[in-house]
Amino acid sequence: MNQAINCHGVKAEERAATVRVIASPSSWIEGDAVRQLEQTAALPGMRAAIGMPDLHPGKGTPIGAAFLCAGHVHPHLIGNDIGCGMALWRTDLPERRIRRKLDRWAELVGALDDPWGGDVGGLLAARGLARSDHDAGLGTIGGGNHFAELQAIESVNDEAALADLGVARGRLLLLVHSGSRGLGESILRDHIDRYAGAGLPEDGDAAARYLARHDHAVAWAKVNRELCARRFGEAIGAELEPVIDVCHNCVAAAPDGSGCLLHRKGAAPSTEGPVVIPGSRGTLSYLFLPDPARADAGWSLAHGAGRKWRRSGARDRLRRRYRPSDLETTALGGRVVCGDRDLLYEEAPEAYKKIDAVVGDLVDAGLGRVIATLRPVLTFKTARRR
DNA sequence: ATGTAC
Repeated sequence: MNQAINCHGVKAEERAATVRVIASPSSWIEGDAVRQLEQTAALPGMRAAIGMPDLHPGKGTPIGAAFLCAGHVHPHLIGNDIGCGMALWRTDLPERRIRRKLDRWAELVGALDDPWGGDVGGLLAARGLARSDHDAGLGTIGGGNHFAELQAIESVNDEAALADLGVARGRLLLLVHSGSRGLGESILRDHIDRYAGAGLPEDGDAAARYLARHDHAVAWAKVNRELCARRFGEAIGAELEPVIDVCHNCVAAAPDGSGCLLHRKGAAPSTEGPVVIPGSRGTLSYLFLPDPARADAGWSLAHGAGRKWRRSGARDRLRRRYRPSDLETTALGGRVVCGDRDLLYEEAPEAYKKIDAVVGDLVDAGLGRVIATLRPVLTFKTARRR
């Protein structure tokens, strides 16, 4: 048992499932989120429900958690955005070009609002994927907390680990946060229509059908992030090379061969090498090297800063404090392209917890170390005025 | 989160 792990008052006795929140006592975790974690721990087959330091309330199930489950698949734990994750690309753009090019880049990236004009079927076939009814969304970022962001390396803690990734100081990086768009949504909706959102016995046909569709959506989401990055690069005239792609909303066999299913809902994997843990558009993001052997943490990490305020609360508070134009530049000098006013407020830096505290909790729990920090340069959400 | 529900 790791001493750094604190359970925030969760009573673990007389419960089959372990409930744990990985956060220091000084890190604030919303009570509703912990209650949701406890409720999910009572689901059929549940062995462990582990909250990450970015844990916050979701629609019934909390976001920022890993769930180990024996004999059951729980589609509603994964949610509608099956396969959502983070992709990091390196670009050939020198950091010194920011000053001269930022205005132009901010205009050009609006092209990503339009559907991709390329050969969707051909791209999916080349990636070994079948067609679906939702392929028109391929190459679009979507809404909510999704974004594509140019970043500069701010500080480096581990030069060797950075070099292993092929990443060099002085060149900009591109981080894409997106998922399976309408495809994952349709898979969850179908599950809810048929089974009222209930867990599925793992050996049954329903689970097999869900898992097959889930795996398709996970692969589709990865291709989507790739296409979003390539379109972004094309729009601003950058060459791109892939660095990292990880999924934080998905279910797979637990890596210890126990036969348990590891559900991740807003939890990054610790078993696939370095990950990016993004802050908000107004704070640094962290390139993080996980310890891969932490079963007690559900082989998982925080997937971001985590919301501090609900969307409606963020709108209400921040509309009184800021004009929209105030939010189109950030404290770190970054530019924000978000024509959707509500979204501009909902995703403001103040709506998120402090990323340095979240990453600090991961480090204190011994879950890994920081390779480098990344500074936002240009955050694209949508250029469409709403 | 959603080519978004009412």
